[in-house]
Amino acid sequence: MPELPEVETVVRLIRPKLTGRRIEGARVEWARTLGGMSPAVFQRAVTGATLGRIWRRGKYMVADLERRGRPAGHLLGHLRMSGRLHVDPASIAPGPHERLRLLLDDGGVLRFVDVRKFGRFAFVERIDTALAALGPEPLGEEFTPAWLRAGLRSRRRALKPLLLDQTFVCGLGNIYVDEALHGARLHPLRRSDRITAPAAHRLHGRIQATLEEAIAREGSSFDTFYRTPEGRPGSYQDQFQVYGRQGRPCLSCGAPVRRLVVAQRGTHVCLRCQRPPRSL
DNA sequence: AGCTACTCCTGGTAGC
DNA sequence: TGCTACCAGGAGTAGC
Repeated sequence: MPELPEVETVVRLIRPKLTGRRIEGARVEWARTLGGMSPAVFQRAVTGATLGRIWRRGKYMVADLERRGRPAGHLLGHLRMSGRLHVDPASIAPGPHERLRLLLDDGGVLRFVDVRKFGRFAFVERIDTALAALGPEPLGEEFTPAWLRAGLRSRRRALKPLLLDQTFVCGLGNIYVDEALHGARLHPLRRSDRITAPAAHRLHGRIQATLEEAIAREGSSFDTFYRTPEGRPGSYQDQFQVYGRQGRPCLSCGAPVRRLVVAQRGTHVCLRCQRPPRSL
């Protein structure tokens, strides 16, 4: 599932192909991709606009639009489960799961391909409003060990659902939460306000290191969904310590990795490295 | 405040 | 082989 490292990879790779391009037209194959806006309104909003800065916030991709050099709204994309973005020549025929495409002035086409149709690719007037609820970037300046410790203490939630909550900290999903918690030797059901200062510090370090290494490896591809815009799989799946490794030995201690369900999500832990809370 | 359940979707797979 | 039933899961929402 695309999380921060996968989205960052996509943004970095499509940025040079999109920046400065003019949108000549839009074709919407699955209207719900637009998140409620009618295809006609969307087409009017984007056609003729020029793509400015291409950036990421959490798991969202943003393209600033301009008309005559002035701000003209934003494209806001989210890959959710199975979304893919790539830019290729218009001569290539659309594949079976193409939900939306933008025709560019250099003969290229930006394609949004999404098997499960959960992804979104919308036009928004105001990006600050659209992203207002998101917590800090886990690789940003605000996300310090002290911030994380204070944030954990101010809530009384199990660690995993809290870290998945995009209003707490944005960009983490099921894979990287499991990996970071294992790296920090913290059980996903530990209560956030009972985490010691050293453990919070450890968790902060593991969140950042996991995300940075995953970005360096262009994300994780363990099923048919995530690929880079060039069609390459990422390689961070080769570094997984627990995710998807249920029944196999923990790479730190050799105890079998277990699969639980926490917050309705498949959750992977080593119960020797990650001691369950006493309340369980 | 924070939990669970439900919705949106489809391809893959388990079970028969 | 071919059928059905079920599952994964990010985010939004409703209800408790």
